[in-house]
Amino acid sequence: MTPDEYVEAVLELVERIPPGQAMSYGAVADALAERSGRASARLVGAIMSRHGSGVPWHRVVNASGGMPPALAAEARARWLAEGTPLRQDRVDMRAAGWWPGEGM
DNA sequence: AGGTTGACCGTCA
DNA sequence: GTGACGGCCAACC
Repeated sequence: MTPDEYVEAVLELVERIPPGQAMSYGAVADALAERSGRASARLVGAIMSRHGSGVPWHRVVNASGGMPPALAAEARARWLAEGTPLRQDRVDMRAAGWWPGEGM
């Protein structure tokens, strides 16, 4: 799998996350590891930073259920808009956590 | 070629 | 709950 294909795979997966649910960067990396052979949360973060503008990036959060300060306000507004389970301005991953294969 | 940086994560204190 | 550390891997000096 080439780097470009990996980017595509990440964006595809993010687009499949249902509204009101979320995955962590690590979960995305983990889910793709099966067919990409590599897993790096940091790499997924870098990809989202560079190519994430066209996908529902607010459905990908860090392991704590939050986002860096620069994006926290925008992300919170979107979570509220689609009814994502929150807990103190962080996504409640216990309730909102999603994995490819569910809901299909 | 080597050093830093970053939308990250698990572990240990 | 917080903070330090090491591992991670591509992008960018």
